[in-house]
Amino acid sequence: MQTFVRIVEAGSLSAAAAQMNATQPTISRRLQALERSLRLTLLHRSTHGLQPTEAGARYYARAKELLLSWSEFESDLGRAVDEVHGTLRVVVPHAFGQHKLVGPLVAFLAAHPHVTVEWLLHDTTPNFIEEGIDCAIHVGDVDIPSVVAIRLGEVLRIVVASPTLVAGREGLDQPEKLVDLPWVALAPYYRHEVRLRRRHGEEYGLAIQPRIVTDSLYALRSAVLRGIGAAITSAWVVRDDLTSGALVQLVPDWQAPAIPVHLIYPYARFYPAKLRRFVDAMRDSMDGGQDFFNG
Amino acid sequence: MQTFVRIVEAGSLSAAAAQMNATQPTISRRLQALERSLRLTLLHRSTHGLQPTEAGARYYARAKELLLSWSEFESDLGRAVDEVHGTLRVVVPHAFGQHKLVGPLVAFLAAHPHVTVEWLLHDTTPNFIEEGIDCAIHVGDVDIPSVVAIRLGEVLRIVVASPTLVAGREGLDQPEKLVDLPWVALAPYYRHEVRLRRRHGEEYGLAIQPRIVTDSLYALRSAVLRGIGAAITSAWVVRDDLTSGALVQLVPDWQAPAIPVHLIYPYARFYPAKLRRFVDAMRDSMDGGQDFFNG
DNA sequence: ATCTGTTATACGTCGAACGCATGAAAATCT
DNA sequence: AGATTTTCATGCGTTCGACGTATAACAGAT
Repeated sequence: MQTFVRIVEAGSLSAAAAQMNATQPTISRRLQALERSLRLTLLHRSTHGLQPTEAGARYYARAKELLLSWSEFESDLGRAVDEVHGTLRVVVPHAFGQHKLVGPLVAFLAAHPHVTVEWLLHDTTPNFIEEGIDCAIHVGDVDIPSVVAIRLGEVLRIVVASPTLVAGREGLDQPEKLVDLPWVALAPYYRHEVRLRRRHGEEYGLAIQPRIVTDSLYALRSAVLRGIGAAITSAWVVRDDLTSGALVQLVPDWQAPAIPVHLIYPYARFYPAKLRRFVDAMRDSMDGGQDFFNG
Repeated sequence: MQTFVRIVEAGSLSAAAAQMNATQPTISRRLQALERSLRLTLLHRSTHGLQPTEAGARYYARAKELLLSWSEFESDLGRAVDEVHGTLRVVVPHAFGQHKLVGPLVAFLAAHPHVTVEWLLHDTTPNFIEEGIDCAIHVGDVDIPSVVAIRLGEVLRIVVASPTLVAGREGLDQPEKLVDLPWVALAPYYRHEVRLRRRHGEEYGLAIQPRIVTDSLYALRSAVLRGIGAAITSAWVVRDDLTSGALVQLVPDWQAPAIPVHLIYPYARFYPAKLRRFVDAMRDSMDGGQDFFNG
């Protein structure tokens, strides 16, 4: 079973053999034995390259997950229940992972000296099993099934621009006037349309033609600081810029819809202690979330 | 690992050896090898009887679950995704399992000729893993964690009594008058107090001294038919009795709080096809649930 | 005290799995 | 198109691990 997983990942019997310190015939025979015991073929083998059967693909996915979680479990077994150790692989968005979440991470590491964290900055939701990811921070609504999502809080989003850009313009506390401005857009969240909401209720939609579309909050901030255009951005990113006067907030009565932040991890019947603790630590650090993400 | 599970279940190495067509020394060595590979002891062994370590107990629970789900998975593997087969172990409450749910069960069996269903009538929530249960019907609120609960519907509950019991009594459309009646109680749901709710809103609580407390809806019905007392019962149980006149409904404007019915099964990352189909079939059969459970 | 049940150890045997060597087939390169 | 390289499958001899039998050690029950 381990052998099978290695074969699939290596892409050939020979490669798998090299990785496992075994000879190619051994690998071949193991695969045959497995297929014989299941009474079906898992891999279509041709002289060049392998191709998993539909059953083979299912087997691989499940076996991979099983092996990971089982070795996890075995190494947890001997420890006391409150003794946490091991390596935790966490995927976080670039923007949060660089600043906001470093504090909670450090606190977690201080509380659990035998835990190592792999802090992987990635903006897309990972494939937990294939990449061996324990959990991820997800910004936006969670529509992935078979995933546990724990709401950590939400980020407020406001409209900002540089003072030079708005100099000489009037009425920038009314959203209708925003159309005349050049814009910088943040790719997964908005491109050609902006929706704003007043304190309680009232909504306003606005079509824009962005000068730049980026997927990085920091690139967006840099562009806005240089006066390229206005933008909607998470409030915490530009907090210092607003106090220093490097940026000004437009239509301060209005906000873009807040985006929820979730901690997500795959369903399982057993979770390693380190993951349970990490979830607890994150939830405690945020505690409410409103202050944490926007303070 | 299989060996370990058998040892724990058999209670001794020798017994496990007999069950597995092996000799006792073999079992002993396997256990030692397992403990050596984990670098910890799983079982405290004395000359008479075994006792699992704390780690041993954890190992057993997980291994048991793993073996069950894995063999399940392997036998599913070869089939086409739409080909369902195997044995499904379902726990249902006595009252539902005998009548209401037989219809959907038969429909499910007709649609899936290669599935065998073990239909276990039991009123308490099972231990899914130890008993190898796939899913269960649960009446009442679900407060069990790590369980998927699918709401199938809810059962209406009304107050009934035999005509002889209420003969000569007046005002039995007002809940205050119910105090004077003798009562029959249904053990897990009410014993000494009943709560009633009027069509929209108004609630009324009522202390009773039951003549009989039973945990069987059918025993309750029989007792009520014989005029022992009044009772709160699921509407569908006494539907025919009400039309035939064998029973009469009291305070018809009032109902006891409806009880939700859920289909529950343990969280898992993969479910056998037969379970997915059963869940679908049940949901389809109920479809809304109001008519099904009370029609 | 004996007996009956338990688990651990010693030893000889057997077989499964391994590595080496080889064969067959197909894709790529020349 | 032929040569080459890479792939997976197979046959053979060997080795090492796991098994069964037999036995020891031990504890509780009779």
